[in-house]
Amino acid sequence: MSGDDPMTVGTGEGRTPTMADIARVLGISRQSVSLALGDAPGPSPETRRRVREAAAALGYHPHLGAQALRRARSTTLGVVFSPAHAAETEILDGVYPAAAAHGCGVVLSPQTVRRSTAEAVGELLGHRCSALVVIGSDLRGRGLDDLVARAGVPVAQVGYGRRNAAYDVVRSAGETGLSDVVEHLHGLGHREITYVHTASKPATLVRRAGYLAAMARLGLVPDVVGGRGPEVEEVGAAAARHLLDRPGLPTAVVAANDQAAIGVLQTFARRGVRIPEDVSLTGFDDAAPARFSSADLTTVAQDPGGLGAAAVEVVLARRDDPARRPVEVVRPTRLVVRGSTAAPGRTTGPTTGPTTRRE
Amino acid sequence: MSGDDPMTVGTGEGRTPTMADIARVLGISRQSVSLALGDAPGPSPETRRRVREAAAALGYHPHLGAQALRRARSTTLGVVFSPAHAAETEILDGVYPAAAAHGCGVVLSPQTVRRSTAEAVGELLGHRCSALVVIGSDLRGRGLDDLVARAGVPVAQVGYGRRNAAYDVVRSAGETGLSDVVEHLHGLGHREITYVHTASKPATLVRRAGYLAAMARLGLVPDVVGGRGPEVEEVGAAAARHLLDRPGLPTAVVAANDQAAIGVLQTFARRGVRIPEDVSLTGFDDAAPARFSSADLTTVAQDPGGLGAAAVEVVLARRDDPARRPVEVVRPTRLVVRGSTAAPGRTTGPTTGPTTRRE
DNA sequence: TTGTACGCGTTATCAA
DNA sequence: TTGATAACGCGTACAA
Repeated sequence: MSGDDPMTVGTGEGRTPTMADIARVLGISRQSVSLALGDAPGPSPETRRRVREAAAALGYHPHLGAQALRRARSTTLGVVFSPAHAAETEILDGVYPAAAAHGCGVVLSPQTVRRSTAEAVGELLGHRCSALVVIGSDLRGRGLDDLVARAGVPVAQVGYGRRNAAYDVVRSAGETGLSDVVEHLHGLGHREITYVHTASKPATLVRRAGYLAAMARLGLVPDVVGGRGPEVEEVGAAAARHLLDRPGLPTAVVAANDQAAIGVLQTFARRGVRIPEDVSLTGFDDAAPARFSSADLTTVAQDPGGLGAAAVEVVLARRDDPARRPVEVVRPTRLVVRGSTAAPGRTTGPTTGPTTRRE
Repeated sequence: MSGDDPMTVGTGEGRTPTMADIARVLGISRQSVSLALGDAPGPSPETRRRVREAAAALGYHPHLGAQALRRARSTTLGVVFSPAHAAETEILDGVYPAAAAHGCGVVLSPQTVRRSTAEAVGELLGHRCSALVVIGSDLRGRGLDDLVARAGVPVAQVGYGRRNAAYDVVRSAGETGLSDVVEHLHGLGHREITYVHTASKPATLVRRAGYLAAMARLGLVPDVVGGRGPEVEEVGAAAARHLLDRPGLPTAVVAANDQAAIGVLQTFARRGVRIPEDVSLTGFDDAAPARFSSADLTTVAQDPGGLGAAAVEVVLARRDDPARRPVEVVRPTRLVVRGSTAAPGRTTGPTTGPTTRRE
């Protein structure tokens, strides 16, 4: 009489099918359907097959909310990310397979200029995520500590973080990456190597430290220019203009990331400074801007997917064993030599150089 | 005796607090808490205040899964997006406020090289989203039609789509944007205007049509170069090399997007072609690469946030009134004149020009 | 103004 | 191998 009319069970128009619908169609119980779809012991292989087929035919999708509600421990992993930063979104590609390998679903929560990290984390808590991965948050120091404390679930931060914090840290070995760059340039014969710093992200602090350490080790005089700004490329462009206004140019410029290097490259190109004939130039990230041939940038490649996967591993390990202490995972980088670096030419001293071509 | 010991209700360590916890702390019923937090009529202002305070103190977050399960109609909006495309992620900034204005939560589902649109949509269906916004899918034509039919909920596609399709289409007026560019160049005195096409996204088809229409209207001979490739910048760089290898250069190059324009810019710079003295150059998008001053690119600005917000509006309108037919929303663009366009110089004909400086 | 009762779709614990 | 039953957290009639 009511909605149980067996004539209408076929497709259940207008309503998303449930396990009960599958069970009705096959003439078995809801519970068998649950066991069959969940790969739990019980149903016969034949039943399992028929259940799968019926689920596909009806367009069944498990109700994630109901699963989260019923399961003893949530199998959802929350991820906070910044859509604005291209390098970070590549990390997502590593998160999904790693989480799936642990039987975990993933819920994304974006953090933008208009949406704080706290807001993003709050939403993930609403989804009852059992662990959180924060990719390149704008928060630092105590701000993130407080957030982690309030979250009540294990947190891993990708990109940068303090050692021995309340959360896992997974990052690239920016210090050795920068050392590799400096040593590569030193091997080519460069002695005047300037570092373009961008304070855009905390990860660049590690890179600057690597530059300073390598310069000291080689007995060279460090020279750091740059600063902070909303547009990373613009920071690089401003640093390049500063270099052009100074007497003489260094023989090599090492940028904190590819975007800043692109800013340097374009400013130099407009002022007639040739790369690499007049100045060698390097970046860091090996993101899209550096990969296409017209930039042809020598840079340091990270493994974004590997960072994402590693973050999933460590944070789920702590979820499964709360006694574990947060760890720091440092992933190696790889120097990618392209056409923007070469042995220094004749124009090295603080003399004329091809500096002023037009304002 | 069991877990109801009133001495331990304070914070409920280790477990996420529920409405029942708040009710116990305040000595009221669980339902009053629900009414108070849901802004439903009933509880006194004083009760409402105490409930809010207790919720904040306990770190309460509503169980989104339970809400989705209980509510008659889901108040969740699903969004498919491509993390790899920077222009698309800016659209997200418009989606969240618009959805919130309708009392809707948002769930994100990324589509990448390793994660198909169908997979992404399936996950959103699992969250019981009552409407879907697809931002720049790789699917075209029947593929998307099938997906929409299977989804069973209204879908809006942002960026490009067929008219009178089974889904809403929200896109920028690329045809008029490109016409504006051509007319701007024509007004400066340009007559030889080449278009660099990139087949990267369907949206560029509309832009090419705008270029061809404007050229025909002005009585100019169209010239289209470019093609497809995985890296959009590289397509622009290859097109620029092609132009340099041909006898003579056009006086202006119009690129389908900023990334291709950057590729053209860098290739030209390396070969000694000055922008805008030798060739004027334009882009399309006004994304990050074009905004920083060293590129200084004349381009066409879209309103990504506006696109996202409009998509939310039209798709929720269809959710609320299923009798509505899908619509096409075309949002205006805005020409942004910067330093990469100027009146053509002396070197126009198919003569020498500053083409070959080094291979 | 507050409390009672019920069910959303699922998983888990039983007993048959 | 399968079927009954309970419960997860919340929203919503309806009664007090």
